[in-house]
Amino acid sequence: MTDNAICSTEVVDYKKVKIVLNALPKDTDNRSMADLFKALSDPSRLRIVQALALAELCVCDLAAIMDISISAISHQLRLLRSLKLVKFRKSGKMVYYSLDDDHVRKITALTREHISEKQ
Amino acid sequence: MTDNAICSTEVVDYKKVKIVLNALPKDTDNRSMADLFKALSDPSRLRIVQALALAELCVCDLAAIMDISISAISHQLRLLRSLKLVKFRKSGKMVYYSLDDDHVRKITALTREHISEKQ
DNA sequence: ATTATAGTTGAGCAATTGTTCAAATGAGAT
DNA sequence: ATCTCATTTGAACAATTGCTCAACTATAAT
Repeated sequence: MTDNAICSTEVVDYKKVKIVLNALPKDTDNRSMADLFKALSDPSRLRIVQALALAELCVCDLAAIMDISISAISHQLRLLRSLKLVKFRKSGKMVYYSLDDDHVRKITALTREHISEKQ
Repeated sequence: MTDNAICSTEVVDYKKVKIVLNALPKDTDNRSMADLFKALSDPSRLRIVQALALAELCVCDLAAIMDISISAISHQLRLLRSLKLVKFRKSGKMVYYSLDDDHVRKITALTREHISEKQ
């Protein structure tokens, strides 16, 4: 079934390639998906997201949970905000952040499951 | 509820922080999760993964689907192999790759859904 | 044995990333 | 108005990334 693929940098199994190309997400969607994954691909950012999935927290609460500077946390929150993954609410000097995307909650939960199953 | 957080770089809402810290994945798991997301965070790699989720493909089939060099694809496959996300089978000169992780199939599907819902 | 082809690998490079530091903003307290 | 504190921002830097190129391996065909 696969062995009719003939490859010489010019000729390929066009039939199969065409089917796959058709089913694949468009380039812009692929990029959006990659952006979501990129947001979760940094340990600090992922930790922030998972913490905010559990509770509404201010920046200094987060600082107590993470071990990076408050400035670094703020930079990461800015990125997460730009992707609409977190929302915030101001109260005096404090800014309280929380998760703004239920899909992300599901995706991280599924991934956590996956990790624990793969020992 | 949240307003009992008192922040002065020393004092925080320890009770809530402790609860969150307890529910959060351990550092090694967090890292593994981030690694998985990182694998999916590059557009080329994500496209490869999604293509292999649809069909078993040789490197040159993939080259026809992607628009990067065969060498670049091979480098990416190597990384995906090291994370055990793809498997391969050799047949003569050809190497056929396919997805080796059903969780990843689910995770990408869920993410694709998410993207299409957020317009 | 020689040649051709599919794929892998390592070096090198530009681009991107995550952090810290220092300075700025903005709100409450004095 | 001044001071303090929570947070944000921009600059700068080291580290990491994804790519191309050239050289290499391995299998098949002649």
